[in-house]
Amino acid sequence: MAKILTSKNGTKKEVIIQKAAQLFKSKSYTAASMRELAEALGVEAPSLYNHIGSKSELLQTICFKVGNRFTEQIGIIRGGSATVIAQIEEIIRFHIQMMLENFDEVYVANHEWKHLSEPLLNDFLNIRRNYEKSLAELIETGIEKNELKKTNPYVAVLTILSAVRGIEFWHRNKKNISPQMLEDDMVNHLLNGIAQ
Amino acid sequence: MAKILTSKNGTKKEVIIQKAAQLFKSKSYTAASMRELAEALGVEAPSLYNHIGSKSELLQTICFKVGNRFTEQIGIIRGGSATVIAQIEEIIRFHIQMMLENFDEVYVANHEWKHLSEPLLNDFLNIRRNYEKSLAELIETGIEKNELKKTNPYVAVLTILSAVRGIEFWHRNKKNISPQMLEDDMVNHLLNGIAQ
DNA sequence: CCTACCGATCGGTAGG
DNA sequence: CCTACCGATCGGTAGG
Repeated sequence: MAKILTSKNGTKKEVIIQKAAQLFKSKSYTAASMRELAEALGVEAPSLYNHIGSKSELLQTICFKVGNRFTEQIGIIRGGSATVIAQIEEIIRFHIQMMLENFDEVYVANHEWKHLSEPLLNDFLNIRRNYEKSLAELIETGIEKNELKKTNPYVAVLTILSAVRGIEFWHRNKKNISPQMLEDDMVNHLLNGIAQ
Repeated sequence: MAKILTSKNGTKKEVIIQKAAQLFKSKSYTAASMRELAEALGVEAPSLYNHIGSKSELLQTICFKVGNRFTEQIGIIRGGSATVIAQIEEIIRFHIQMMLENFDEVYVANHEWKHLSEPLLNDFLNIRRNYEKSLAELIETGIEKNELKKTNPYVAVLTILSAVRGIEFWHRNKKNISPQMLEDDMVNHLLNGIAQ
């Protein structure tokens, strides 16, 4: 009877994935049921399986889409000729923008990846490890070039990635902070600190 | 038949809570079953209910124990007479130590609180909001006293709390980073930045 | 796209 | 502390 709306939202499968990301984010992957997802889309649960293979396939699609997008972007940035500091700033800004523009999917990739099943779980962790390694190399280069203070690259990676990930706690319009100000303040904090 | 071991681990209830934190951390609250918890403790599932009221009670106990501990500590630190910078440093170090010493419970409080049911969910969020507010006030004081750069206090709180929370991704012995070095590097990064 | 339905698993209780 | 068991809900399939 009811049909999944697709107007300017891509294929039906894409619409399902988008709604799934929203649901997995607000209820967590395990607690979200396929019946709830179906209801949110206006159909009965079994109808979903005409478009998707399984619940876990939805999670996989979301996690790898996000992981691959970040990997692609750090390659583009590091392939450029900007200074190390400028590249780090670009990376931080990209993280913040991704978090603001693809909130549901980034949130799910950050929080629900542990419910991936092998061998995909291992693949996902490898994507993440390689990303962190690439960022650590960039920081090492910055230290060698004397653009950055001498510090442990892995702790710096941890600090930066954790900070930008925290944007998920930021609520729009709260305290009158614009996205631009959030970006500028956080970049400045991570690069220059807050001590006077 | 089997009995829950309590030797130097506190009461049986405390042993159950500790194992629950471990299980909720590795499998998530929803995916972890009471049967698994019972098995990890060497008893049958119904036996658990002689010591605890329900699964959700376990989550509540963990979340509020952690939340109250942090609230207590920031009160102690802010009640002292150290400079603002020294107090912020103390707070950062306390977060890192809590994450290292009470990993399972801190992790669960950070990740699984959303499965609390009302009105406890609201109580927990209030505890967290008040904590963030207290830290923001401290930062505002630091700016007024010219100890800190002029920056948005809420963004600074977000950056600091997110960074320390990220310690959960840090694996012991990895890359030969000692806890002391981790603490020092992260405090230095957040206070002074990494740019040369 | 639906109705009807399956086997598995869940949190928790009764009763001893 | 156990065995036995309950009603509810889950992901997914059959068949049209």
